[in-house]
Amino acid sequence: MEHHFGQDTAHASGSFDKTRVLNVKPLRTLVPVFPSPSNPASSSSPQGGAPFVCVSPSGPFPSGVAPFYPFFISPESQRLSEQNAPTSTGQRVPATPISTAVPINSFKTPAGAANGNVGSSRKTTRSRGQVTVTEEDGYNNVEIVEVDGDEETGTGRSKRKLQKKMKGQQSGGPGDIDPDAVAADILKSLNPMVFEVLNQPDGSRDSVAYTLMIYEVMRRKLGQIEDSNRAANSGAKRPDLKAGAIMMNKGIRTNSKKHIGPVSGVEIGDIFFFRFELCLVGLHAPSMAGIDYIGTKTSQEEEPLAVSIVSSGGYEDDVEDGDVLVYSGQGGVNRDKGASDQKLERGNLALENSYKRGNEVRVIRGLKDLQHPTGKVYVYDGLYKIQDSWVDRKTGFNVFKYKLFRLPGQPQAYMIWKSIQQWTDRSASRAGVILPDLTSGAEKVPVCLVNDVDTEKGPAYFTYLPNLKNLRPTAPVESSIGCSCVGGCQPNNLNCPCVQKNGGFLPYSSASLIADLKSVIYECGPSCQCPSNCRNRVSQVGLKFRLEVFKTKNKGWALRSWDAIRAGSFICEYAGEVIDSARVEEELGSDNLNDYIFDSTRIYQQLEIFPGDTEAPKIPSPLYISAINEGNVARFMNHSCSPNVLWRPVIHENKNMSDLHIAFYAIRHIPPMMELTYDYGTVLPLKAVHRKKKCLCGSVKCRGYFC
DNA sequence: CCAATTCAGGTGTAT
DNA sequence: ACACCTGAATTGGCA
Repeated sequence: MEHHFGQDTAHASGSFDKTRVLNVKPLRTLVPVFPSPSNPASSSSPQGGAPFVCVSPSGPFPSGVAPFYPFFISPESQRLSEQNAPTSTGQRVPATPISTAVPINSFKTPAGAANGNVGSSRKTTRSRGQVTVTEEDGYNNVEIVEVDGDEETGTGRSKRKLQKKMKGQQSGGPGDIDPDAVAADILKSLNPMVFEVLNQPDGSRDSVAYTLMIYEVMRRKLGQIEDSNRAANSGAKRPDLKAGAIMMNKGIRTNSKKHIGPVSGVEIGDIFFFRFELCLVGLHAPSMAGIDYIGTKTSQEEEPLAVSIVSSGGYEDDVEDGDVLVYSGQGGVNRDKGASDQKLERGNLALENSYKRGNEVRVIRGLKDLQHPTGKVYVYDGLYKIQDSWVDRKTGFNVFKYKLFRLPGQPQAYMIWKSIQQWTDRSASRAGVILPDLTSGAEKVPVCLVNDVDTEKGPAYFTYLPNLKNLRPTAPVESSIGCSCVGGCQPNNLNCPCVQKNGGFLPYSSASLIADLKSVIYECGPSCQCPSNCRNRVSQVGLKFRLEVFKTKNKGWALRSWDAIRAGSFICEYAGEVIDSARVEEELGSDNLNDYIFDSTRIYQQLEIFPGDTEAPKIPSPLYISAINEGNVARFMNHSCSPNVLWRPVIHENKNMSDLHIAFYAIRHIPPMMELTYDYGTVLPLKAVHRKKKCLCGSVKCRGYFC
């Protein structure tokens, strides 16, 4: 039985019966039909008509793929809101200390044992607070950190030492690359404006964003070099730590002065993927420890005070409950000697003091990263206060416990993650769902269509097309052959032609993140022998994030993701029909303005922190794509003057064709449910056919319009 | 008083 | 399994 969605769901505007849509059979069993251009139903679909046309499956339901339609619950039953908090609120947390509790003061370390002279009010000023790279005319003399590989110390602990070194002075051998020189090169390529921003005493949204972007670029570049076995001194085993150390030593960080309360430039809901990121933006200084506090030496206080905690879920009975958190103290674990009692000192003492004073504590929640099961996501969940503290003896040793509650009135952060989890496991439903998968199974993951702001029941009609459709005759570009990496291209295989085309490196990390934001990407293609799961085919494997198309209050339909997106992740390509420039003029000039044209020849200001990157990437030939009739999720991405997504040209190895695609990548970490936007660029000179549109991106850097 | 050293504290990735 | 890096506390050197 076929379902013609359009006919089934045609209703008078405003009286759309969602349940009829939702009662339809699982949409993953449907495939889109591609109507011929002469199909009158498609070209003259009425305003209240169906958004999509679907037919029944031509094949069996894919086995092994769990049906994914967690939204088949009547929309009115529940809404995402504060009152949707888990029903288990507080239940696992004893309101009073458990029976084995012992008065906490009896554990306090004797005064004077841990803290020396508390009278000292002097502040140690370190020379690390300033960015030093801008000094000394143009970075020729950059301070480099040398790690002194002192093997004689049995502890294996290396000593740090500062040492001046000329750029490019030393290299281990042919092909070797010095991580420090790479870092210096990255810093050199930065817009000097960045250092001005970073040198401000207080952080800002920009200083945080720049710090994280520089860290990310450095970390990925160092990882790429490490990956290719070309790192001199075989260091940089942990690119995250190496990049972090370089940033710290160069003073490329913000909010380096510890304080209680919000951190300027860091917003509730911001996400991080490495502990060092928390450190560099001033959210949580220790690179490992879970409790950050202001010590007695660095403040006028007589006792240490807590500023932030990271709840990593590492301690077993931290409860995970929206607004309440039970946090375990630190210590009590000895490398050589197993468990022991925790002591009321350092972080534990700081939390105890913050409890007594009623101070705010920043909370960062660590969660499993679903995309990268080995890694973690850290969600800044805002300010909490400590409500209770006690000592737990369940394990036979004293463990300090702190019960914290989230201050009311803060934007949702961790709760969003919990809600998405509930939609996923279907323990809660979603309001305003129109279609659980608007791609009708054309993508590997469903793309939800949702409107929880008004009664519009979907965007204007189009046909879902997952890939680029290029019907133009293609001229052969410079002759090239594909690779023969049968097991997939390896980063250390310099003989691989695909590695060579990318400048000697694979463009993607092992986590499929783009390593370098500044270049054209050469992926493997039809003329390569490597398998489809090759690391160099990232943009060809389709969507991996659970995206959704949603209605905004004032910008029409838009795109966002249920999953957190790491900076550098491939999001989607711009699918549609390749057209020529004459057709572009035609479409723009017609009464039916085509708002869905991608134009690679526009002027793009994509990454302000890299000044060499202000122009459109070098492309073999201009590319125009129209997605007005056929397209994928990319057609729903709105313009922003402060975008979180950018595009790169991606060339698939295909010896007889110029197989050019446009792929979108995350510029920064994007929390779930945040709108995805890219810069549409500008057309110069502006011709009559170009109609200016008022920009609604709301950014402080808004240019005012786009077209 | 300032500099150098020690120590606590897990994390991220590979095997 | 393994290699890590920061910041507070502590110790050492010097006035």
